[in-house]
Amino acid sequence: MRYLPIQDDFFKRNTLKVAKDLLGKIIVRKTDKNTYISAKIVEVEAYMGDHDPACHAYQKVTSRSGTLYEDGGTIYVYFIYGNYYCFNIVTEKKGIGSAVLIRAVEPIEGIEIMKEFRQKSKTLFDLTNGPSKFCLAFDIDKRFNGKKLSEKEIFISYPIKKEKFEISTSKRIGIKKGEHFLYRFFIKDNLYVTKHKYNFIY
DNA sequence: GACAAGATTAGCT
DNA sequence: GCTAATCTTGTCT
Repeated sequence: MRYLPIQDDFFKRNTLKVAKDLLGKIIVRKTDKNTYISAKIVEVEAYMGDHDPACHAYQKVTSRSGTLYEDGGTIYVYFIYGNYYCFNIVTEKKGIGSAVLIRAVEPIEGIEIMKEFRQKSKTLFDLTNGPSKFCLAFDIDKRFNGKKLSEKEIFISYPIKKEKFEISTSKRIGIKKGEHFLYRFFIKDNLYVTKHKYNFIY
């Protein structure tokens, strides 16, 4: 498969724009065996730096949130609930602390490899429909925290064939602070987004 | 050092 | 729809 990697400048922009623009793009993972896993991004959430109560960078730099203050195009991976990882792409310029969380993707390439990593999945639809399910399927863990997309171990590509779709908006999922902000974006009617009551808020 | 919270998931009712 | 599992991180002492 052919890829058209996105340059760093794409990520050094307004976080909400980057979040919406990431929908429909392809996320690619190079495996140890030099094969590729890829998927279309169908659901994201924006975390707005030190003004957003839900963001890990809220009002402080800690050992964990340090990565969030790096330049746009940096990878931020953190561990949660004793079991799971979440994958974010840092946005804006250095020192802002914003990022976009990848919540769900639609598998394209390397589906058998993803199934190996995601033992618990039963169908193609629950393979990558959740932030930590995606990390499992793509074999993403803390090793990637602080790395750059430009290193090309994991990177974002423009789709070869551009499709049209509508973007839906809702509250973010699973947070208590800053919950009223409509910072979750997903491709309307896509079958690979997380199933949730918030899908009916527009 | 101790302690509580957490950007989730799977499994059960 | 509800909840246990599980441990890192941040905060306070």
